[in-house]
Amino acid sequence: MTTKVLIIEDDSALRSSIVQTLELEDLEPIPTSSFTQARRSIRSNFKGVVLSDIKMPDRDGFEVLNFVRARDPDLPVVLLTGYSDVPTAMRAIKEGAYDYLEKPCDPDRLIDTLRRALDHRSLVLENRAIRDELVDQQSVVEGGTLNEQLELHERKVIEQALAMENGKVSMAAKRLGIPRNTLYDHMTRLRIVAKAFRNSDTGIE
Amino acid sequence: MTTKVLIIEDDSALRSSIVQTLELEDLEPIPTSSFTQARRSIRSNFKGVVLSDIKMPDRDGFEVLNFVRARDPDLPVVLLTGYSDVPTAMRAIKEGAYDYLEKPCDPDRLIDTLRRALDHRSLVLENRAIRDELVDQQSVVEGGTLNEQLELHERKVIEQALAMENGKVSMAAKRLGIPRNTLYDHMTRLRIVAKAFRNSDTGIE
DNA sequence: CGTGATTTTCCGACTTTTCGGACAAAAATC
DNA sequence: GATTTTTGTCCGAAAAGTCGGAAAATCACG
Repeated sequence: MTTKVLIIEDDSALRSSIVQTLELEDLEPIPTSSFTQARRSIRSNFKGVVLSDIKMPDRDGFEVLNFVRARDPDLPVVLLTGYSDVPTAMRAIKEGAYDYLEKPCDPDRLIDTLRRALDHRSLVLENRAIRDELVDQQSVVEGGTLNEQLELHERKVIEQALAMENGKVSMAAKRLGIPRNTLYDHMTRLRIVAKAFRNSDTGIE
Repeated sequence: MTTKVLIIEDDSALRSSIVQTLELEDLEPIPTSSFTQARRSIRSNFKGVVLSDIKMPDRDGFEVLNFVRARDPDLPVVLLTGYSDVPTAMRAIKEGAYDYLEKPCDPDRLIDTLRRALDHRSLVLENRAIRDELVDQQSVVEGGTLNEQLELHERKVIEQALAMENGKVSMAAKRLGIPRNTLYDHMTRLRIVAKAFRNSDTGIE
């Protein structure tokens, strides 16, 4: 689970109060006092979310929002708005903020909201990871002659069978559903030696 | 994107008000007036989220919550609580509710919250789908005769080559480094028809 | 509708693979 | 240390796969 929360808040009292609240909930606050300071932490693979004040001396909260969305559109940004400044809050959501909180904010509400944002972030990152793994596997199918590819796969299958049977050729042959001799033929062709697969307890290393 | 919202609300006035709000935002409300009525819609592959009142004549909102979590722990439930009934709301979150809303609720806030819940649901379902696909592919590497496995792989390689060449057998043969006739032999053996790979711009359909 | 290009099928000689049987060598069992 | 089992290699006939050539079917286009 991702638990980092990049805090951008110029009011140091409020900032440390937030830090304390998060730490009590086993989250990892990363406190900063300005956008400039926070910038370098904002990457597309950041394992957390952003919590930013909406009005700050140097930059506007919306700039933060745009910057983050440019780096990673699926990196949640939670904005802190002034009390009952609903119009601004609505605009924030429309521009892609994940959620907003009214300034003198209830700690429970803060935690809930951040938890949801972090949860969302976890899912997105997990999703990407699985996707990558998927394309890795699919790419097994490219380049080389048909025979080269088949030979490669054949080698893998045979070696796996041998490994599973601790290098016993006759057993592997049975597992592969072919006569012993045929498997020897294949192994000779592919220059596979059974000895290389013996003497391993698990059969898989 | 999943857009269904299963509404459980006994107050018919509020219910139709919610329905209207959701329809304006292109969501798909499924209005019900009781848990009993809603039950059958709650499945582990439900493509949406649940929005339930927390206090109802026949059953408690927490029962809804438990029932949903039993069917699918990743199916978000948003609860409607009475005005400023924070303790109950906190308990709801602790017991696994996705979020809560105070009863006379701002339509914008309602939509925001449901959007987040739906987003969460989409990610979870997508995640599951990708996971399934992944295990499918992995299982190619085990079980079955050597020849069955090789044939499976051969089929994949040939089909991919055909797909890349838009079903042109002679081109695919060149790509695979074998004579046309040989490829035809393989295709006949594997019952692959080239026509199936034509007339698609991407090569993948 | 004809003409040329392309796809598909069929043939047949040639090569490779399969697989049972045999056997010596190595390992395991008693 | 004798016996049984397993391993690795070789042989050879039957089966399967390869691939050039060619004819038939289909498509593409003016």
